[in-house]
Parts: sequence; structure tokens; C-alpha cells
Amino acid sequence: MKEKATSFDIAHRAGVSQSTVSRALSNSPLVNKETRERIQRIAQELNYKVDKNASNLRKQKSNTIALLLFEDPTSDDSMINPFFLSMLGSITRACATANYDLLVSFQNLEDDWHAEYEDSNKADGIILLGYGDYMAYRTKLAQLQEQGTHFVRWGAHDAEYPGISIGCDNFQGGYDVTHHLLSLGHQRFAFIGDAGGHAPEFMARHQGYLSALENAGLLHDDLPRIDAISTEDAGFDAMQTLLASDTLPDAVVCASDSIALGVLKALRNTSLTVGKDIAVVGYDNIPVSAFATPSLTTVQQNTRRAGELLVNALISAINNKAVDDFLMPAELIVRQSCGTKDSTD
Amino acid sequence: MKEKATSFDIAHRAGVSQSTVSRALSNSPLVNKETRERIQRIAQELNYKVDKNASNLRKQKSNTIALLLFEDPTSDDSMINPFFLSMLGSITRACATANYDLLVSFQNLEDDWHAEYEDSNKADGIILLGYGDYMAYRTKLAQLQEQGTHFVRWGAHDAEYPGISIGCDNFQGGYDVTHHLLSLGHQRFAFIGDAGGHAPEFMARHQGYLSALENAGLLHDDLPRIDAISTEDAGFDAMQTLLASDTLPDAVVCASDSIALGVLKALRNTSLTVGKDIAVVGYDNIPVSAFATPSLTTVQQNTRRAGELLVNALISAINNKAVDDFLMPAELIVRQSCGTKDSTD
DNA sequence: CTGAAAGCGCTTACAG
DNA sequence: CTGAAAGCGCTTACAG
Repeated sequence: MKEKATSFDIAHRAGVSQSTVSRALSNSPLVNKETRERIQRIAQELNYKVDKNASNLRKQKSNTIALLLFEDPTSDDSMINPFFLSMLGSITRACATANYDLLVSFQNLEDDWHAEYEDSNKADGIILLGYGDYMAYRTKLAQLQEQGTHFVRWGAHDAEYPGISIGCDNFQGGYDVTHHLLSLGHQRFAFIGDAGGHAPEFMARHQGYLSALENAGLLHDDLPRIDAISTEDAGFDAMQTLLASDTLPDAVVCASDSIALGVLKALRNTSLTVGKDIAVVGYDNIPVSAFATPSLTTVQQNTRRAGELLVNALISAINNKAVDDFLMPAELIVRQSCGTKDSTD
Repeated sequence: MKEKATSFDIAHRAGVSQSTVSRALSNSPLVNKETRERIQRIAQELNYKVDKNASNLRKQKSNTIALLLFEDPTSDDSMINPFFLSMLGSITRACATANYDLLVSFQNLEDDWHAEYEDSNKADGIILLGYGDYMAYRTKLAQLQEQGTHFVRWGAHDAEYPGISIGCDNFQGGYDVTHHLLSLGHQRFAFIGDAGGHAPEFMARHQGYLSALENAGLLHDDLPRIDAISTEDAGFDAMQTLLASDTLPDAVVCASDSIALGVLKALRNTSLTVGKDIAVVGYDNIPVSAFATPSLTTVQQNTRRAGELLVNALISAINNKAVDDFLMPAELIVRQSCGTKDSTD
């Protein structure tokens, strides 16, 4: 194993000082063009690469963004939720475009006071992404803020949380999809998913749902709602519970596509025809939703745009530009599971 | 924005030397227990975090793994291929478990001689993942090797490529799925996908396919094969081409699920019933494949296990342990698109 | 058990 | 345009 070359080695070979090497390799116009080219050629021959640790230490910046993925501790630990996986892909791509490196870490040890800040020294800024109990990390966000760490949070603006937020309008998404079901004549609604403060995005979807029902005069106290975490299994179980109850809805609004897929599965064991006897809608437009049988009416969050917005907002913040919170509109995707003929397929 | 605390600040407050602070924070048993606890408490109060750049520079290791995602330059640039996305998720998780940070970068600029080595200074080792022209980077792998950079390549063992490889047995997968079709009585085969040296995994799948046909005495020179990159659109187009030709196959073996999804789509416009008149099989078992109509018979590469194997092999290599190449078995997933009743749903 | 000192490999004022 | 020098914030022999 060869020793790694340093800028001194290059300097030695090129017959110049190490300072000049450093300048030449950063394309400084201060260096004579020919000298610069000669140095760059030698560096290339030696497979020399600037040591990032040294360079970052000296420059006090790393050109790296850290992505902290908070996971819902209640969810199945074997896979990343498809929505976040999609966001991960999109953020990876947006970072590549912006010429930043991306450092990805999972955040699941609640009690590790280190972890939140761990990355602050390796990255110029942090993207916070995840479900889970936002309340629990409110004080941690405040600490980040106080430290002067640049960060952007995925989620809706909330006066309770410090820092910049980029999100998608879950209230509007919940409203729109419910409104669509109402326009198709559905009357007896049920909601499957968490609606508590534990998961703000699910809560907002639920509130949009309630608001649409209220406008239609269908809001009443005994609207069925079954708790479910965002997995197919939980959706399956929740639908079983609903089927076992005495009031059968004609429209089931699910807090996520994963839940809705479980609901479709549960209904496959019954004599009910989805899209005819009962409507089912999801949320997220994960890739599978278009292929479900019947294809799932859902609400899209544009993950590609979201990744770009998050990365660009963070980079602006890193450069001390003012950045505003932003709420992307949600887009209703009408397919067959809600029983319209107006299919996008 | 507050100045970030350094170990000297802690030392000052604690009334000890900076060396002692450094030892205390790394839990060195050399430091008196009470002193250590006092220092740790002060560090926590000040929200102090060891500067990774300085620490890594000094220690000459970073506890970070770099993932280089090579993309097929011919593929749609809007999304990461679902198989790699799944690998990305699994590698992220495996790194978290192993307590390594993960640095993700895209690699699409062929001519950037910098990029390959860029990460070698920020990471202790590299995972190489991607389709695309392996030939093109053979010399680059050799350079990495020569430099003493630790790296693991996703793919089958190949004497032509230096370094450790972890892969899934594409030959066997292609063989098995074809064998299954043969056992169902299919006779007229076609293959859709690249089969050249450009993409070794596709080539291996194709060779497994040919080998199964040969054993069945069905190998002949005019077996139809249509080129297609790994996208739904390309699969759609390839199937159109096949439909327009004079010989209609009764079994279509696709080099990937994405291709197979496009094939199913093309067949939906015909009078042919998939699973009855014609069998279609894919490769990868991407999440959508189970939800396709009909559900897609395919070959699974266990991405979760693959991620763990890649990460663990790399960590072993980093610690200078001997690591063997490994080829995971591929697993046939029988569903409905091949026309059996033995569905796994 | 603790401290003073060297040095990891760079970048960048400063001086010419 | 170039060089000598300082210093980024740590870790770790070395000495006690």
C-alpha cells in the first residue's frame, strides 16, 4: 500500500512551494498559467487528491449536507418507508446537482444527545426528514438554532418549531381527496391512520378530511377513525376492525398509500367491490399505488421537487441568505379505487 | 451565531489541560473517573462536539463509507432505478447499524478523473454500485487498488476486475426463471434487454437463459432478442417491435422488472392474455412487480442482505482482514404472469 | 493519572 | 506571480 501523496510531494516534483501547489490546484488565477498546468498534470499523474479533512479544517466548511432520517420507531424496521426512500433518492440527486456531498444518517436512538450534533461538524447544514414524535425534538431544534447550525426541516410551517421548513400541504391534500369523494356522492366516511400530535402530517391530512366533511354538513361525532401506523399490515388490520364493526362506510380515507394497500387487501377477502361498493383512497402516490388493483386514488407529494427545494433552501441558508418557509401544493391523483370513470391511467 | 466551543474551552472551564479533555471525551481509562465525568458534563452543557475534520485528520480515518452510484447514462435521468434505490436504503441502514456514516455520491461525469478519488479522502472505503459500462472504469478500479483504497464492487466475481466483489448470481437467476418457463411447457422464447458486455449483469442473465434453453434443446440461432435499457418505456417499445415481427413468442424473458412492466403494458393493447397466451417474466422483484396485473414472476435479489454484505465486507477490508468475494443465490419468485396456478400472491 | 508538545495536510494572509 | 509561516482543532507519543 503506497503512501498517499501530499501537496509537498507535488511541490517537490514541480520545483515550487507547497503554497503554489495549493493555489494551482484550486485554479487560483494568481498562479502563472504554465506553472498551474504543470502542477495539475503532476497531480494527476500521482493520483493526488486534496485531503478533505485538512482542507475542510482549514476552510471551516465541508461542502457537505447531512440528511438526518428520523424514523417512526413504531414502524417495521426492515425497510425504509417508500415515501422517504423516494425523498432520499431525490435529495441525493439534488445534492449531486448542487455539487454538495450528502451524508446520510439514521436517527433512532432517542437518548443519544450526541447524535443530533454529530453531523454539525462534518456538514455545513442539516436536512431533517421523518415522521415520529416531532414534539420530542423540539428542544433539540432549538439547540441547533441556538448553535447557529443551518438546518431545514421537512414539514409544514409551525410557529412552535424554530428553523426553516419546507413541506407539502397535507391539510389541502386531505381536503381535496375527501372533497373528490363527496363529489362522487359518498356519504358514510371512515378514516384510517394516526390523527394525533404524534405525527403532524397525518394530523393535518385528517384535519383537511374533517374540514371537507364539515363543509358538506357530514361532520358528526361518531365518524369512525381507526389508528394505524403507516404500513400495509396496519392498514389490513384496521380494515378488518372496520369490517367487524356495525357501520360499514362507503368511503375509506387512508393517511398513507401503505395503509390503503392493506385496506385493499382486506377488502379482497370480502364480497365488496372497491370502486363500486366502497371507495378507498391513499396518500403519497408511491410507485406501487398506480399498480394496485384497483389502482389507487391518492394525493401526490412531488418528491423530486421537494428534494430540490430542501437542498436549495439549505444551501441558501448556509450562504446566509434569507430563506422563507415553503408549502408545496398537494396534487390529487384520481384513479380507479374511488370509483370514478375519470381514470388517469 | 455563537462561536463553536473547542476542547480548549472545555479545558479552561474544567481547569485541566486540553489533552485531558480529549482523553476524557474518548472515554480513555487513563483519565480519573471523576475528572472524566466532570469534563463530559461540561462538554454536554456547552453542546460541545469533537470536530470531525480535525479528529479525522489527526487519526487518519473517518469512520465513513462512500457510496458511488454509477448510473446508466442512457437511462431516464429523472429517477433512480428502483433496484438501486432499494440498495441505497439497505446500505444506509447497514451503515447505521455498523456505526459508520454514509457519504452518497452520483457518478455520471465519465471524464471527471477527480471524482473517483474525491471520496477516498473523506471516507475509509468505497462501495461501487451501478450499471453502465464497467469496462470504462476497469482502469480506474486498478488505480484505486494501486492506491491502497479499500473498495467493494457490487457484481459478480470477474478475474478482469481487481478488488472485492459482492453480487447476486445473475446466471443462475436467468437459468432458473427460464427453466421454470420450460417446465410449464413454453417453447418459443424471446429475450428483451441488453446482452452485451456493456452491462455484465444483464449479460449473465441472458447467458443463464441461453444455457437453460440449450439444456432443453431449444437453443438456435434465430432466437429473438430485442435490446432495451432498463425502463418501462424501453420495454414497451421492445414488445411493440416483437409484436410487429412475424414470429410471436409464447414466453418473454425480460432482463429487468422495469422492462417487463413495459411489456405487460404493450400486451394490454393486444388480444393476448398474459399468463395464458403468453408468459412474461422480469428480474429484480422491485416492489411494484407484486402489484402488476397480472403479478409478475421474477427473480429476487435480496437487497437487504446485499447491503449488509457490502458494508460488512468493506469494513473488514478497512480493518485489513481478508475478505472473499461472495455471490448470493438468486431466488425465483413465481407469480401469475408466467401462467402457473402456483401463485405466491 | 496529567501536561507540554508535535503534527495530521491543507489554505491564506503577509511579505516580497 | 511566488514563498515562508501561521494555524484550523484535534490525538497521541513522550515525559513525568
